[in-house]
Amino acid sequence: MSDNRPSRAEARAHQIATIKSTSRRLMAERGAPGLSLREVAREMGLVSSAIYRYFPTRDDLLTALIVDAYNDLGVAAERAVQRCSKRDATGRLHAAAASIRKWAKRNPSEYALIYGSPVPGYEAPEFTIEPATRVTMVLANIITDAWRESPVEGPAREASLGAMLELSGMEEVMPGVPDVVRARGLMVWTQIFGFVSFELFGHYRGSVRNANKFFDFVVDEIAETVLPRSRD
Amino acid sequence: MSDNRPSRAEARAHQIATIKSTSRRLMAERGAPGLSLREVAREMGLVSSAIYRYFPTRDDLLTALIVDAYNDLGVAAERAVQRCSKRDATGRLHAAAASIRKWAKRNPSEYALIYGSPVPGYEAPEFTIEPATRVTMVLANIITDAWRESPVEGPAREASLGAMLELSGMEEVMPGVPDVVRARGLMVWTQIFGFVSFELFGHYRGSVRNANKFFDFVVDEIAETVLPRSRD
DNA sequence: CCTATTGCAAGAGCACCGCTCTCGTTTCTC
DNA sequence: GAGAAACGAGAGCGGTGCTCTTGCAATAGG
Repeated sequence: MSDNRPSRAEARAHQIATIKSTSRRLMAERGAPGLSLREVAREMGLVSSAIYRYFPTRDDLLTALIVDAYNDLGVAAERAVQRCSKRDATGRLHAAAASIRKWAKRNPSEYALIYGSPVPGYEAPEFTIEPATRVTMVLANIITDAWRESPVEGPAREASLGAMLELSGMEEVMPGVPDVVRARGLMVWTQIFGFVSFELFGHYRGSVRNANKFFDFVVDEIAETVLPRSRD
Repeated sequence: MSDNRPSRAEARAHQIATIKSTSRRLMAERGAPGLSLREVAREMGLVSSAIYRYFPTRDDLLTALIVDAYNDLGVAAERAVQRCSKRDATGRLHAAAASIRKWAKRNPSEYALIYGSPVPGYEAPEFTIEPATRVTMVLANIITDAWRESPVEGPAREASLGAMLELSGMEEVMPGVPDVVRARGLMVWTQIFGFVSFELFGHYRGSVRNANKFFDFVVDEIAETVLPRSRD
């Protein structure tokens, strides 16, 4: 009964988790480029070479943190939207946008890690793509659902602009949504993350005094461009 | 007449210029976080400690590169706009946006330096603010000029939304422009740089096939939100 | 013109970094 | 129980930012 010593596999999982959480903490202080494997080891009471048993290189550790960050942001957005009535598309968009912004402000170093300047020479592995699309899917689904609900006339149903834009992969992602709206959906996505990046990276300093109100305004404006007009 | 030996001041200016250009070259290869003073010195045939005669710290060198980058981007945008007829506001906006995007693609590492993740702990000195506002001013002036030219009815001249948004410093910057348009001006600014960042940092991979056409579409869309409707 | 001051490059050195390798020890697997 | 695999410790390599000292060259003042 006294065999509560963790097995090798358990110990390994625990070490990996500790390394990642310690890295997140240190990254919050000195930023991603300042993250040091030696410091992580020191913090854990380990010798530096021991870390390499779990992450063969610094980039591998960063990749793991990137995947975690994408997933973390993804679930935050998913949960925020799920708390909203499926009929209130504008409300869902506001909830999603607000959750993204909130997550970014709560985890600035991780946001910078995934949406800031990529490290030159660092090529994101294949398996980081799927977690990365998670937030994007949340936004895309809000728009798609809104158009499925009321497939009436929407804003500007001009010709086949989408084909001209040569968007790819969007056909399956946003079925039943006009091409223009699909393109505007990309703009919504860009606007939200552009806003968050500008706010977090300090580019609004001097021009935006109340970021909360401005953010609400922005989401209102972009919502009108991608959601079908409510019948009045 | 044989005194073409450079004076001390000349030599110093030349060394500073060489250090900066060498740094830019190396930064293009390994990125800003990978920029190494020792490597710069090595490349110049200098011993590493000599660099500190010109830049007392690595951050000071980075600051100099940041200021140069802001100014470089600023003049690029200014020149692009000047080549356009002042009456064609949409054309001017397209020119400005295109020049920003072009500069970013030509100088990706410098773009990442000023619009990517800021280094935690690094506080941008006061004198970097003015060069930073240069591009922004170009965009703001396009909108302001357009409204000065035809101060007729524009899009959505609702109440004093601007006061609610608590934008600051915008009163002097965009005189005669409705508050809503001022706020949308910030959105235009955000959208352009959000687009360029997303494109440069690889977030559009998988969803945008022809970025050129999509960019034109985006600029068309945002132009409509901030420029007074042309009389028809 | 000669001297005192200043600017400069060189070199050694400090503490840090990512990463590799070896060496005992512990744990798992057959 | 024996062999294999995983693990932590430690030394070591070449790199980093940065400091300090030393000797020389260019400038400035008398």
